[in-house]
Parts: sequence; structure tokens; C-alpha cells
Amino acid sequence: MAGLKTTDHYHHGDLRNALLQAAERLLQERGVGGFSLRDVARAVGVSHAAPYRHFRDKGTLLRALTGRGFERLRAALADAVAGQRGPEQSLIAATRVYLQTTVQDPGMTRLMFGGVIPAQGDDDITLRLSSVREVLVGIIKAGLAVGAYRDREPRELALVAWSSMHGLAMLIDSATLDVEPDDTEQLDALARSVAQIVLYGISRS
Amino acid sequence: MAGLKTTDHYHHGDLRNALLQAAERLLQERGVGGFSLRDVARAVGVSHAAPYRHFRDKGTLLRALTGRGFERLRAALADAVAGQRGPEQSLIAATRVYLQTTVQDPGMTRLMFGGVIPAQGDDDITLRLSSVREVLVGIIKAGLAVGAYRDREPRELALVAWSSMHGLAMLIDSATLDVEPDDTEQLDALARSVAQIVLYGISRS
DNA sequence: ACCTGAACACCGTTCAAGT
DNA sequence: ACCTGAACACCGTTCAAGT
Repeated sequence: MAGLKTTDHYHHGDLRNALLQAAERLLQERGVGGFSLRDVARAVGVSHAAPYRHFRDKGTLLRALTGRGFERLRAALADAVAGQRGPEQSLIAATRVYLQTTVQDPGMTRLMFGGVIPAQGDDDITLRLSSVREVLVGIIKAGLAVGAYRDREPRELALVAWSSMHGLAMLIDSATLDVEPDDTEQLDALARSVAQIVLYGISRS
Repeated sequence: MAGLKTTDHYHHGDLRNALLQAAERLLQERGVGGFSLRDVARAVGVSHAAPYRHFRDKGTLLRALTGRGFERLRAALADAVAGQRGPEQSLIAATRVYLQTTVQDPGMTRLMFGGVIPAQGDDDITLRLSSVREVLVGIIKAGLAVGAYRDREPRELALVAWSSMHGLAMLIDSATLDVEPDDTEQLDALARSVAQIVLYGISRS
């Protein structure tokens, strides 16, 4: 009981991580609306003023959380694409994973894409966000390399693919579309439907 | 000065509308995060308890506002489609208007699609929302009627079209995409790009 | 019938003070 | 160096009381 002074005083920055971890859980449970810094402090067992030693304000903590979210999305997309054969399968897989990741944790998703956080110059966030974009651009470039896609700017094609999967995700996430977040089969079907139209369009011929 | 007791006491429900109007302005100015019921009351010159005579709580007032937003979107879409010739032009026009309407007022858009409002049974909102969907389904049905589109469920095709325009709008609205909301030319170019891919796909041939 | 003022339980943030 | 407790200016919501 004597040698370890670790668990109850959070020296050297343990508190920072403990706060982030608790914050992430609270965000999942209560959503961004019901999220308070004081709750986070309480959850960690520290005074409500303590977080200010590690984060300038609530927004700064939320930004740190958002960074994690984008990194997770990037990794999930990269993984999904890695195991695929052709450009068609890559796009379908990416759409499916984008949907899953984004629907699984609505609180985080709203933090990432809800405009909750005051956009602030060249953060860590802008970097991680552009990493997400680059995965999508990468899919398109691979397809272009084998002559699968129309000869246009990769970024333009990627933007359209991104918009489509993102829009579907947001419509589900905002409960605009009546889809059960846990119904993986339905999610996959929707993903495939969207990806295939992005590939071949809705027009006959 | 005697006959008219109108302006300073808000009898018979004037206050309700005055509150909604002020709320809409404050939402535009300060965004959904900086929006408070007390501010609304202040703006109208009434005590902070007065709104409770007309709305059960903050959420109820916001829901009423959201209803207006969906109705405006529906009307804008219907107008845009009305003046168009073929199915292609209709879809492009709809995408353009969806983008404009939604980017013009980010506060309202986040209220409508940000999951801010606790979804609540069969509202007025669900009705107005499905009216928006029906305009989009209408475009698709018209295209199907002249044999322009693939033979699939109209609602499935409409969902993809909706996802695409919605996703583009959300990416812009959340500042994920670096687009000036006032740059109408760029917005229109993006809308056309997305609509055309939805029509013909990104695949060569 | 409609509005007010005080009150309650919450926030985010700051700052002197403690170890 | 790191955390606490009191304090301040805000919320949303309720409720007795006023007209």
C-alpha cells in the first residue's frame, strides 16, 4: 500500500488520459447535448476545476476527442480497403465501414461532423481529417490506375463518393431515415446500394 | 394611444409567434449551441418564464422551428423541380437548391439534421420531413415514367440521390469541406458534379 | 387567461488558497 | 506542479403571486 502512490492522485498527466477516457464514455452514453465537463470531472473523482489544469476549456477537450474519432475512422477505412481486390469492391467495403463506424457511435459522429466544435485553424484535427480524405482519394486513384473510372480529377470523384456515404450516414444518424443502427444486414444492403449507384449511376444504360 | 393595446402585451398568442420569430433570428446569429430560451424571451421583451405559457419546454419551441425549416426546404425543392424539363435537369436543380437552402442557414440545418432534437413520435415534423422525401421520390418517378432510370424501387433510387446531395451539404455545413457558403458559383458547380455522378456513375462506360 | 420574480439545480470558467 | 473550494455569471424549469 505504500510504494504505489499511483491510483488516487493522477500525477504526471494520468489525469489527462483519465479525463479523455471518461469523456468518451459520457459522450457515448449521454450524447453531445448532455455532455458536461463537470460530469467528466465527477466520473474521474476529481474537482470540477481540475480539468482546467489539462485542457484550456471544454472545447479543447472535445477537440482532442474528435481527433481520436477521425483517427479511428481513418484506420477503419484503411483496413477495409486493404483486403479488397478490385476498385468496385474497395468502394463498397469503404462505404460499409464508413456507415458502421459512424452509426455505431452517434455522439462521436455528431462531434466530428455536427459543427459543434468551433473550427480552429490548423489543428491536429485538420490533419487527421485530411488523412480520412486521402484514404478515399486513394481508392479512386487505384481505380483510375486500372482504367476503371472516368477520366476526371481524383479529388472530384472522391468528393462525390464521400458525399454519398456521408449523406447516408448522416441521414441514419439524425434518425431522418428510420434504420436500426444495430441491423448490420440492412446497413450493409444500404451501403451496397449507394456504392453501386455511385459506380454506375441511376440512369438506364 | 388608447384604442390599441396590441404592441406591448402580446395578448391572444401574438407572443407565440413573436417568440418563434425571435428564436429563428437568434438561431441564425448564434447557432444552436449559443441559443438560449432566456435570450429569446429577452429579445421579445418578456420575462424568462413567459415562454412556458406557450411552449412546454425549450425542445418544443425548437421542434416548432424545425417544422418551419423542413417546410421551407420542401417548398424550395418543389419550386426548383417545377420549372425543369427532363429528369436530368430536375435532379441537378434539386441538388443545387438543396445545397443552397441548407448552406444558407447552418443553424437551422443543424437543428433539422443534427440530432439536436429528441425525436418524438409522430409529430408534425415527421410529416413535413416525409414531404421533403416525397418531392425527391417524385423526381425519380417522373424519370422512371419516361424510361430514363434503371428499373428499381423509386424509393431506393431516391435514397441514393438524397444521400448524395445531403452528404455534400453536410460536409460543407460542418466545415469539413472548405467551401465559402456565399460562393454560389462553386456551390452550383459542386451540385452539378454530384448530380451528374448520381446519374451516370463514376465508372468508365 | 397571461405574465412576473424568486427560487432551485444545474452549467463553464476563474482564482485564491492549499499540499 | 497539481488540485480544491468558493465565487460569478449564466442556463432551463417551476411555482406562487400579481393583473
